[in-house]
Amino acid sequence: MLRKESIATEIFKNISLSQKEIELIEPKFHKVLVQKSEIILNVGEVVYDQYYVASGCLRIFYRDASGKEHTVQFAIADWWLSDYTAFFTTSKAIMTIECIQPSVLYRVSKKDMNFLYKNVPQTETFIRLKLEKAYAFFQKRILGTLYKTTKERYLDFVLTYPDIEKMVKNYHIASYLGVTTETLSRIRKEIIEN
Amino acid sequence: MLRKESIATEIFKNISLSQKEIELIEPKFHKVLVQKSEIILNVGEVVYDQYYVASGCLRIFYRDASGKEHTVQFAIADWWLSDYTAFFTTSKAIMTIECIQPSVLYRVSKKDMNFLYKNVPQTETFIRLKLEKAYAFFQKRILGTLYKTTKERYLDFVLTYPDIEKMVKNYHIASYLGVTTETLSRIRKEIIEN
DNA sequence: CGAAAATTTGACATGACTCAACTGGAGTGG
DNA sequence: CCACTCCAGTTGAGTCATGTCAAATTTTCG
Repeated sequence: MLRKESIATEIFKNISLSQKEIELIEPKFHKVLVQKSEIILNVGEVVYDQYYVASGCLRIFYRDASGKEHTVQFAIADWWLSDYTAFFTTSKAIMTIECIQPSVLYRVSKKDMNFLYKNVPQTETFIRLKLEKAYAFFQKRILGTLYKTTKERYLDFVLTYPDIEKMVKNYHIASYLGVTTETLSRIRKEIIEN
Repeated sequence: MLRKESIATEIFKNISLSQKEIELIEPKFHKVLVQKSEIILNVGEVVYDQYYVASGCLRIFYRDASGKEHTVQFAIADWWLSDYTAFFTTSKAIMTIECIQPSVLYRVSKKDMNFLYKNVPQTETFIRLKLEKAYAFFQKRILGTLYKTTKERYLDFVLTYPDIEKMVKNYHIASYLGVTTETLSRIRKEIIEN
């Protein structure tokens, strides 16, 4: 068996796994193919699973009382995705996950993650490090909303995530930055003119 | 030795630890007493440590190019605190940690945390769960900035953290919400009048 | 090509910011 | 015990960034 073909080593990059450990991991991850505009999680559904994104692009958004959508996060290759607030507590989703580009995902349940944490301890360390990165990422984003102008935050986004920018609509970016499409349009115009 | 007096069992609440494990944990945590307005982390210092707050109140803030302070987080009893972006990568702090009320902290280094993760695996699970909570917390906060009015976010803050609200100045809250003290003052007036 | 979706533009409203002045309370020293 | 100072908080006036609503334009895609 070629190691290259193992989804376990693709997902848990840079950690060393024995053949036996790989065989524990493999059956827990289920390949899922999703098409553009497909919804893989609806508000109100109990969240048992999270997804590893092998390729494509998705977003998770919240729909407020007035019907406006607010994109909380995008996910591209090698990112993990779920309504984590609900996933961590196995409760009902308050957000929707929508597929933006044809994607290949690997679904894994919380139950199986806990099995892996217990039986392949490196996976828990791996996920802890992922969570640490997410922490730093979120803090940076919050800090950005506190002191940066919308123009700066837009440029940050475009420079930091050029791959995402190519795959999503401007109104997705606007809803991620927390501004209207009109405002984003004017900011883009301003940038082009200068 | 009374278990009640063990800082290990206070910090790692609800996880079962053998006497031997407690003895591994204890010496890694160093008690620190800090006074009001004392700075325990300055911008530019390499961040080797994080702190467990036993009592008191602190805040971590970022000072932008124009000199304005932006409070990223408060910390009260049973919270953990550091410039995590720098702590996770053992790099230089970009934020300042200031003591707001006389506090009792327990300092622990990243090196010692890694020792504990390895030798007392329950601690890694404990921290992973803390990180999951932090993830959910940050996501909720980001979502709030996307669709809630300042008034709503202020009320959320006061209702969610009454203990913090009692201990901090209004200008701290304003800098946490990302508005000026004047705006917060007007919002408070509006709330009182209605 | 033609319809639907996405983006841009214009006019006006609104919420928050800036700057400046003022109020009220806590602490200090004569 | 009062006068003084300092600090936090409030209030007012003017400005600016962003929102809203409506319409025009451009792009996408069957």
